[in-house]
Amino acid sequence: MYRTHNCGALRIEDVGKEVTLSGWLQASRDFGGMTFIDLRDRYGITQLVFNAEDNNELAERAQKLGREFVLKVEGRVRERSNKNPNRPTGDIEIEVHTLSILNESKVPPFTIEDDTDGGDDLRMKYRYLDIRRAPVKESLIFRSKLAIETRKYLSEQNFVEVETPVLIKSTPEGARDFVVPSRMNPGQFYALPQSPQTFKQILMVAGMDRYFQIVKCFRDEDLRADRQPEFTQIDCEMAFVTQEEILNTFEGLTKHLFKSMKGIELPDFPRMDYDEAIRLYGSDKPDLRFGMQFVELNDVAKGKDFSVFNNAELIVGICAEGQAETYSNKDIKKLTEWMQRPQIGAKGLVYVKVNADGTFKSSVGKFYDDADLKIWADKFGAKAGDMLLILSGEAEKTRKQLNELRLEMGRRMDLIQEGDFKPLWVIDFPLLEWDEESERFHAMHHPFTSPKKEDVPRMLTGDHETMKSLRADAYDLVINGAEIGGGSIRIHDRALQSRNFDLLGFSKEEALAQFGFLLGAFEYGAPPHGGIAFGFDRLCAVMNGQSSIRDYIAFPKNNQGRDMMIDAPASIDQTQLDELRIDLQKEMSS
RNA sequence: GGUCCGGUAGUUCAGUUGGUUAGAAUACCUGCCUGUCACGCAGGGGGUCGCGGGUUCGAGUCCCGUCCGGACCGCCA
Repeated sequence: MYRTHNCGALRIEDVGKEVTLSGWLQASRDFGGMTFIDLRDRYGITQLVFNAEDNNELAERAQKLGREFVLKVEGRVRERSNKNPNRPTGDIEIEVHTLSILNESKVPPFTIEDDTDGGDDLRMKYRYLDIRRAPVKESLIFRSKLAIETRKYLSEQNFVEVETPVLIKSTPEGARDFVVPSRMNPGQFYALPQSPQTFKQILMVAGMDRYFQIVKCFRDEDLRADRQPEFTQIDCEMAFVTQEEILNTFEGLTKHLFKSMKGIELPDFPRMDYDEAIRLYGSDKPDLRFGMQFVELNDVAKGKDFSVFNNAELIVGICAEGQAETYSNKDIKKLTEWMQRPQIGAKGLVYVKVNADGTFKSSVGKFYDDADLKIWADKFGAKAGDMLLILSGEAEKTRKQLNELRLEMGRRMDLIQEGDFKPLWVIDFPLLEWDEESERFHAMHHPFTSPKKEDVPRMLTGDHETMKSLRADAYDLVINGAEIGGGSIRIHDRALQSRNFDLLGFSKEEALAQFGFLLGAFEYGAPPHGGIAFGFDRLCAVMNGQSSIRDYIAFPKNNQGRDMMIDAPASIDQTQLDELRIDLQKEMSS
């Protein structure tokens, strides 16, 4: 037997027991005649003691053990003379009488501690050592429990988990597909699903009524700290529901997860329509952990000699409370340069400081007197000591830039409290989005999203501005500025779906070739339906206040889409290529 | 496709204006040490300064190219 207890189990009540423990050597402290060893497993750390006075041969063997050796010890639990209050097992130690080395270990390339000295790429290459560290281990355990709670809640709500295929068909809409060549069908390719979208809709037609799946999805796009090429969704769909019922159901799920995992009772989620989110925060995923809403100044800032503002489509700013004193001219210059970096691309930044005596100091003081600036300040509700930061230009771009500035100021001013969660439903998304590159509209959510009922008649008019103004029954769940979930009411009417494909520039033939199976299904009694998908990895990270999802994924890929541990992707044999009838381009095959 | 930052000991990093034998911490090895838990003390080993080229009397340092890593923009229905 390898163990009677784990390394986190023993307490003062166990004193006197004969136990067997197995684990890894975390650290050893050698005092010549006496050696302490910390033995670690998944559950904790227990101190072992070897005393030369009791057993000289054993103590000498203990001195020679290295970090991460795998040990099995038998011994007696005894109370410590010096207790360690920082550890659950700190009151006891094991007086070892039998020691076996189950396996030796090379010296690990980084320290196996909460605060490791290892860099990211090393940790990924030696992920099996990284996962021995408590923070990563705990993250994976969190993920496991979150999945269990999700299944528990949705099962109780009568949802059925159905697995959908991973080898499916490529479609031009949306993200780039990962493709898999078919050996039995030479020249043809499967695609890995970006989401089980069409399958879950088919399941609704099939009468499954309430479906969910915790499922891997794949997108062949460039990566970020919160974006992996393969990621996990809680994918859900319901039939015979309104948007209201879907929002309530999944608000319920989210509340349950926060309650069961974090002990946090979230209040009812506020809702904001897309237009308002853009107008007040310049983002469709506003972080509501702090205020600093946008205030527009078009009506009060135009008409003087400042041509930049006069020519601007939009003049909009935020109020940084109490920052007038904090920011010197040099600081503002630096902030302006930060805004002018190509990533953000602002042309400039106008500031207005509200002085203690009610006067103003501003970069545009030449053009506006104190009476003008007072009007601006009042629009913001600014007090003495506050600083307004104002951008102008083309509306969409300017809002986006100000969003970046707002988030940056929120961080700098320390407005974000750890452990604060601010969920929000953003609703009434536009149906369509203009794509400059392909010079056509594409679906903002996906091509199966239902337009709002009142907008259906306008779908026929075809005019550019009308198309832009169409709204969909589409919604996102945003928590702390991160998009956690998104979904929509789907089109279940074959004719409306065809019209939507028309709008998106699909020919009848293309639509049939791509989605004929779905259109076909819609002809056999498709019920009204809708759903949502949650980014599971991102939910894990956000619930723990992390911005990177990598620690919640056991074996993540790096920025280049590589798995550093197994070194994938990799070349394949000529034999395999031949079987698949694939010729590589010259520069590739070396 | 683009922008920015980085690559120096096993690891995390410092390295000034281009100038003697490239340092620190930690890890590792050896010795001492019987109550540590970041043990302590003494000693020791350890470097293709990512790679290639260039400038120079002289390059870790400057220039060009390239590879790798990270963050971001585009992209991600």
